[in-house]
Amino acid sequence: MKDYLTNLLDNAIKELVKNFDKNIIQVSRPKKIQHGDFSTNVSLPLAKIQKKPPLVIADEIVKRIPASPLIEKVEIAGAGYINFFLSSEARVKLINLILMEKENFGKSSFGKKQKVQVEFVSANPTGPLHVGHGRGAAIGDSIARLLDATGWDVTKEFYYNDAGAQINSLSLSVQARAKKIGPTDEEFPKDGYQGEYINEIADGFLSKAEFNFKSNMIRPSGDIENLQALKEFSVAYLRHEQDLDLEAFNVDFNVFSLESSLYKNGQVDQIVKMLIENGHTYEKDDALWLKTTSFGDDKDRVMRKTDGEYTYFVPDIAYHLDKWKRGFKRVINEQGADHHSTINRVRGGLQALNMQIPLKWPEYILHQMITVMKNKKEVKISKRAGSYVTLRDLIDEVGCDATRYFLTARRPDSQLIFDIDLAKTKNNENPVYYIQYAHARISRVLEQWNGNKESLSVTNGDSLKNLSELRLIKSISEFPEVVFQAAEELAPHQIANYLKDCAAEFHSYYNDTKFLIDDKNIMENRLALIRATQFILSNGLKLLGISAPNKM
RNA sequence: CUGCCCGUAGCUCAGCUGGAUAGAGCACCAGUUUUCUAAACUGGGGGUCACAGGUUCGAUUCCUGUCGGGCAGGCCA
Repeated sequence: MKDYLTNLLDNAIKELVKNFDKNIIQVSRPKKIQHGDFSTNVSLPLAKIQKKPPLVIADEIVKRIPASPLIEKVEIAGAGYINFFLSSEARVKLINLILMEKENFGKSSFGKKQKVQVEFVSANPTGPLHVGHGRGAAIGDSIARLLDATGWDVTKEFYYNDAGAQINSLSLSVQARAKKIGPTDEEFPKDGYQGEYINEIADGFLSKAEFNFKSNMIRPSGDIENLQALKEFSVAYLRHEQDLDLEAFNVDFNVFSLESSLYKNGQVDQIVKMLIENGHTYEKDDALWLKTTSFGDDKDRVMRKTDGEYTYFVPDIAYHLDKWKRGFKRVINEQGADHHSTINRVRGGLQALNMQIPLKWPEYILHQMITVMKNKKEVKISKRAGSYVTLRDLIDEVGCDATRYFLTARRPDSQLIFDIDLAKTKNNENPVYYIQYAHARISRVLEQWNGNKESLSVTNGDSLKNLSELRLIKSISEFPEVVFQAAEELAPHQIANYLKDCAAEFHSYYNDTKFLIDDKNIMENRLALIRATQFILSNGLKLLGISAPNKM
């Protein structure tokens, strides 16, 4: 419809102005219903070029717009806005299209089945997932869903830093605990992990507790002097825990990549060799440095430490080269903003490989920190993890749906306050329930009507012309545009906001109009409208990984 | 000190590729149920869009600076 109007305007303006940039025609959705279904301010910029008052230009444009069965009227308003009001025929078509396309309504094929990889969470297997990972999981997963809905071929991927200093520290911490050495004791490893979960791992290892992980039985030996065995068990144990958390959070992945395998299969050595050969490295202070300053970093970075180990970003570069070789021309990395300094290193390293990888590849979405509040006080500690609030704590306390909603409903780059008390309320203070309740209400009405839902369609557009109906129809008609834009901007919070508005329009409608009435024709037209609304709500909730209950 | 993000109603936040009197929810005040779930709806008050300049016919939106908050700047990840 937008394109249709843009073309009408383009043709009209062509008659008035010889050369003009078609891009100045912007058709938008006015905020207020009085301003119609679509609107353009094109006469304002044209006024400048033509040196005529915008109202005069608007008038000339409107005169040249041909009659259309989809447009009821075209109005000039304000300083020179041209507002389009759609006809009831256009509304009938829209509702019936939704009823036909059902769960596919809102999807598109803009992505042309191109491959895109979304990497998110990528937590180190050194502890349970925390709220920050939860935000990453909710945002990353919703971005993947949005890209899928707009026609991309999406691969969701999780990368484990299961090598390096942290993992050694983890195994030493578990070993200490197995020997009954606590964090307060002298012998406890410096900078060791102190959470209660370390004890659980140690207990599991000592008691030889078996568990199934990725269809392998994990069988701990119980030999606490075997640090390698202890390490493997600890990592498997924590990855298993993280999997359970993600499952409870309705998030899954297509591919899990391991840092350790990049060492094993020689990919790390290979890129180090390439970087040296390409002349982007130098030795200093017994360490090997990468000249990241050549690629926009503010200082060079050590890539091989004096102890001979590589720093974390070396396997990171190898990993991203691997992504590139796997054919992902587009990669989106969702991660916490506290890691933003890796961007320059990874991109710089990739440039130094001289592989013609684009400068801005991969793309990054960074989310800011979260403050968890309960009883108006900040919560900082979890029983199990010690120094941070776990994702599991939140899911157990407020549920998956509410947790996902609150973690995606805000722009990633704003710091968010997660109010546990608010997320727990089951009334109008809580937007999750507000949206779900709209969906459930529709289910109940259709249930009580007890007719054949599949047969519903709008047969008489003129029966849907109350203000609340027009507002609701306008809202649901915007859904495909909202999905497209949210996918384009990698901004799932736009879906959350939209759903709240759409649900509000429905609740208003519900309150001032009765559906189950004697007039069969009007009733069925209304039911068709609310069933279409139900598809919009459930399709939108699905994009956020939130359930759409039929009863509450 | 340097870089990145943020600063919009009492609170939590949208809006920001410049454009119609700046929006929502909560909180506050006043109402709505013999009717499909009141987990809802209707109405009202509440804003120098941190501050100061600049660009523009027009700036909450773009640019510069200041102030305030967060995060980075380790041979940690």
